[in-house]
Amino acid sequence: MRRNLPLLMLQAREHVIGRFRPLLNASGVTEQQWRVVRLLLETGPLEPRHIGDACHLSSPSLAGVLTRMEQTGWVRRRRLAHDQRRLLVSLTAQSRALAVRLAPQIEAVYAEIEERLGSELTVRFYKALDQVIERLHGDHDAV
Amino acid sequence: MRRNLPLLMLQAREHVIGRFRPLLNASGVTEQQWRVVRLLLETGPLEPRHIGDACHLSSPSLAGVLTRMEQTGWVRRRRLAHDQRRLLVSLTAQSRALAVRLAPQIEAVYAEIEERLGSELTVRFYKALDQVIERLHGDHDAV
DNA sequence: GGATAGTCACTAATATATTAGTAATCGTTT
DNA sequence: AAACGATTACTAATATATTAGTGACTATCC
Repeated sequence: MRRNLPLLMLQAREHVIGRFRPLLNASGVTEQQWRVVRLLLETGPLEPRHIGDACHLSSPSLAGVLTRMEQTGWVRRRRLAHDQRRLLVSLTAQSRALAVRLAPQIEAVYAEIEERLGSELTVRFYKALDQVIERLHGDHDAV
Repeated sequence: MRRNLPLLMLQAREHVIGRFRPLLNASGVTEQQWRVVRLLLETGPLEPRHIGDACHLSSPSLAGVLTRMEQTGWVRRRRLAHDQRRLLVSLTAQSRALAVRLAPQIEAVYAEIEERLGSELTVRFYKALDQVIERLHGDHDAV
């Protein structure tokens, strides 16, 4: 029987995210919430479906994530004037402050990971991931 | 800002698992349940904590997974005679039949994935995953 | 200009994930 | 033998994931 590739990828990912988790927990953000904050930091306000695409959050998951983030004060939601179906999600001063505070710690974890992997493996791993995504990105699912 | 490595790994994994999901759904097993079935097929009956380690399922998650699998008839649980704390989980005739039925379809998906990736990238990707796991596997988390 | 197909964010229901905590049991020490 | 610490599987509470389906709204077609 073959090796279990999805499991192998899950394990590898857990080793990586496991090093970030303590930082995020300490600030009261979940992994998914941080993905959203980080995205909006780079792009500015976005609509939910774009956030979902970029952060790989399904529409139902995102609905809950955004509701909780709004309650906590990380984001604001407002309707678009010209299309009442749509929303625009933007960061708050509070979440920007969070990002500023977390940035150096996140950076330190990346540095530690890369040090452990070594630059050769680091480059090779990113490249392999990109290629896997690219080559599996046909006809099947539209992720 | 750096590329989001955990997100990148999540996306890559989704492209892979996305090709298996339809098969599993059609048989009424979830991804996690299939991980358990597949493990027990190879090893024979195991105790929950060993299943959790191998399948990367936390104890609370596994408790629910096993309960549902027992209700559906995929597994059996029985207490160990010499240690009443412990359990032994084993497959049923039903889940073995499921595995026999799914095996060729799973194999076909692996073949398709490898064809898309090409043998060079396939080998390189598995190797990189193994190395990442190995090199991040210190002092931090005990996965 | 009204029927219609499509889009968008959402709810509902169930399965897992995560964190914290617990009852039962076991092994060992005293 | 009673006390102690460690282990095992579990429950509780909350956050997401997955699948299906829905109401509000738009754009387009006729």
